[in-house]
Amino acid sequence: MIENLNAKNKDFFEHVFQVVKLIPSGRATSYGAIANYLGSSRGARMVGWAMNASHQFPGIPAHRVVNRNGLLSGKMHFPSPDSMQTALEAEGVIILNDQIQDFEKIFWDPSQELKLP
DNA sequence: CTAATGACAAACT
DNA sequence: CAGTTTGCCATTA
Repeated sequence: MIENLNAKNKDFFEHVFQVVKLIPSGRATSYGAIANYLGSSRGARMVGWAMNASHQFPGIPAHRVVNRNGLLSGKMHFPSPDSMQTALEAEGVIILNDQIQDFEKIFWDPSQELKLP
């Protein structure tokens, strides 16, 4: 249980959730991209950890977050392993062999789309 | 307090 | 070019 969420940790979580929630339908982003947007280029694992915690937060489309290869690395962590792929396909994302096709096409970079004015 | 793990990524061999 | 290893940051044992 994430009960010891200190303000410092929560901040990271909220940033991740904010970005993930802003991902448009039919698009996907990578852990590294989010981490980079948060300033932690090597914090991709923390993003993944945040995703693991996102299960207790509603409105977190974690199925739109995949690894840099477009592979549904976290599908196994969903309620149903196929839930992630199904959700993405429902949004028009083509998935083959648990991997997003044309990932660079649907890739949604927060640092590029949410770039500061 | 030290060691090991992880929904990753980049560097090295 | 492909496979292996290290690094990052935080959590858990």
